[in-house]
Amino acid sequence: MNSAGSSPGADALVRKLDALSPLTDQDAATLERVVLAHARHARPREDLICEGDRPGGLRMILSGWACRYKMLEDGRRQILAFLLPGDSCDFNMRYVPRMDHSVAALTTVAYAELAPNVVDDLISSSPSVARALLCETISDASIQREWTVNLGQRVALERLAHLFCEIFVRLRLVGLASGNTCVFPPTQADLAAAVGLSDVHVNRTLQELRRAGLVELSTKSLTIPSLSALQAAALFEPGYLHLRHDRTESEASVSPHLLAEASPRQPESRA
Amino acid sequence: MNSAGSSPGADALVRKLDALSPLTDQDAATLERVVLAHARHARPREDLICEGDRPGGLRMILSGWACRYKMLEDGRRQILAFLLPGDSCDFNMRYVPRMDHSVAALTTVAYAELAPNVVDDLISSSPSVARALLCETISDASIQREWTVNLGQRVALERLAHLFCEIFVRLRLVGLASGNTCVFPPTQADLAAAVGLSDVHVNRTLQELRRAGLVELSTKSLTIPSLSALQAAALFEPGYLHLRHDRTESEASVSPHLLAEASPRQPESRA
DNA sequence: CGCTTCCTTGAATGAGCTCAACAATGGTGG
DNA sequence: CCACCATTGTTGAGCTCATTCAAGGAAGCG
Repeated sequence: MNSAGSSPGADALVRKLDALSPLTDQDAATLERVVLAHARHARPREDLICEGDRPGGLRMILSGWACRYKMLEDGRRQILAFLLPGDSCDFNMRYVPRMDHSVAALTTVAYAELAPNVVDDLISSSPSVARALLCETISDASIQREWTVNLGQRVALERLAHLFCEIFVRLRLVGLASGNTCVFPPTQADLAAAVGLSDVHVNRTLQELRRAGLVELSTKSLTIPSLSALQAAALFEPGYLHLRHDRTESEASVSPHLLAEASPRQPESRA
Repeated sequence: MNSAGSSPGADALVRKLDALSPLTDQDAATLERVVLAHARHARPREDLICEGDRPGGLRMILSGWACRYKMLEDGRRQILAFLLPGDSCDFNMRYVPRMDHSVAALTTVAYAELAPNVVDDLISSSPSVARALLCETISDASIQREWTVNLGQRVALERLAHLFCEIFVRLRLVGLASGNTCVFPPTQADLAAAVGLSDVHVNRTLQELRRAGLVELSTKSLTIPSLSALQAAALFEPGYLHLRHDRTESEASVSPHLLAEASPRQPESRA
C-alpha cells in the first residue's frame, strides 16, 4: 500500500506520527488513504491559513516547507515555526473560532486538507492516529517553548546553530536527510525572521558558522559535518522533541539504522 | 456550592475555564468538588514539577503565582510562562514520558494535583470541563507563540509593556484585579528571565515606563492608569488569548461589567 | 538579456550587557 | 523592638553585540 513514492506520498507523515506514538499498520494505511484523497498544492509565499480565519479541519504537509508566522501592525514579522513534511498545521484549532497566526508556504507545498467531519471520522476509526496527533500537539508546544528559550537566552550564533540542529533532526526523522546533508529552502531573511535577528547579522553569523566548520550552507542545501559539534555550540538537547526511541541523543546521532532511509518505517514500532 | 471564598477556593479555575468554553453548572460544581478534594501547597521557589519527571496527572493553580521555566546547562534561565490562579500546569503531558520543562512556585501556591485516573473520570463525566481544558491547551500554545513574537520582534519597553497587558487581562478575567490594579509578585530578576533581558536593563526600562506614566509598579502591585495607552505602546492585541465574548478588545477594556468582581461567573455563560 | 530576489560588505550608530558598588526593603531571630 | 542578614532594587561607566543605512555583487528566472 505505501510502497514506492507516489507524487507527494504520505511517507513523511506516517513516519513522523509513528515516531511520536506508534501507529498500527491498519491505522497507518487508513491515514495514508484519507490524506492522499484530499491532497492540494500551494505555491511559494501562498498562505495556507490566515490569522483571523475560521479554522475547522486539519492541514498536513506532505512535501515542501511552510512556516507559521505572525505580523505586528507595523510590519514586523516573526516566524514561529517551520513546518516540514509530516507536520500538521492546525490540529485542535477547530475548537476555537479564529486562527491566531498564519501559515504560509515557503516552497511549493503539497498538503492534505481534511474537513472537520473527515478528521472526526479518522480519529474515531484510527485510535493510534488520534493518539499520535495528540502527541504531535504536545511536541509542537514543546518546540515553541524551546524557541522562546532560543530567542530569550541564546546569542546569535547559538540561535542559528540550534535552529539548524532542530531542523536537521526533524528532517532526518522523516527520511529527508541523506548522510549529514538536507535540503534547506529558507532564505537568510526567513532565518532572520525566525531567530529574531536582522538580515545582515544573520548573514555575518552564518559566515562565522561556516568559518568554524560547523555548517555548510549553500544553495538551499545544509550540511552539518559534525552534528555533535553543532549541538555543543548550540546547547541543543533533543529531548524536547519528544521522539520515541531516543535515537537523536548525543553519540547515538551517528547510529546507522537511523540514516537508512530505505525502510519506510521501523518494524519494531508495531504491536 | 461555590459561594463565599473558602481558603483557596476554585473560583478562579471555574471562571477561567468558563471564559474559554462555557461550563454547565453541574460540571462546574463537579470540577470544584474534585479540585478542592486534592488541594496542596507549595512554598515560594519550590518546584511543582521538574524537567525530566514522568508527568501523569494534572496540576491546577488555585491561588498564588507559578511559572514554567527551562534552564540551559550553563545556568541561563528562561521563564516560559506565568501561571496564574485558574491555570493548568500540565494537562496533556500524561501522553508523553517526560516533562520538557519545570514549573516553580513564585509565591506560596495552592494547587490541585489530580491523579491520572481522577483526570480521566473528570473529563469523561464532565464534557464541558473536558472541552474547556482542551481550549486552555490551545490558548496556552497561542500565548507561547505570542511570547516568541515578543522576544523576537519587540524592543525592551514594548516587551515589558506587552507582558503587563497580558498578565493584567488574565488576572482581571479571574477576578483578581480591582479597577486598574492587580497584585504582581515577580521580582525584576523574574521579569528579566521572562522577557530575555538583563536585570539591569529591566530596571531601567521600568523606570522609563513609569516616567511615561504607563505603569505604576511598586511593592508587588501593578497599576495601569490607561490600559489602552499601554496596549498601544506594547502593540498588544488580546485576540491571541482566545477568550470568549471579546471583553478585552480595545475600547471595551473599560466595560464596567468586566470589572465587577462581585459576580463569581457570568450568568449568560450557561446553556 | 534584463529583471528581481537574494547574498555580501562597510561604516556608523545604538540598544542592551557586564561589572561593580550601594541603597532600600523585608523577614528573622535574639 | 531592634539588629541583622538576605534579597531586591537602583545607579554609573565602559563595552559589545547587533542594528541600520547604503551600496554592490551574485544568482536565478522569464
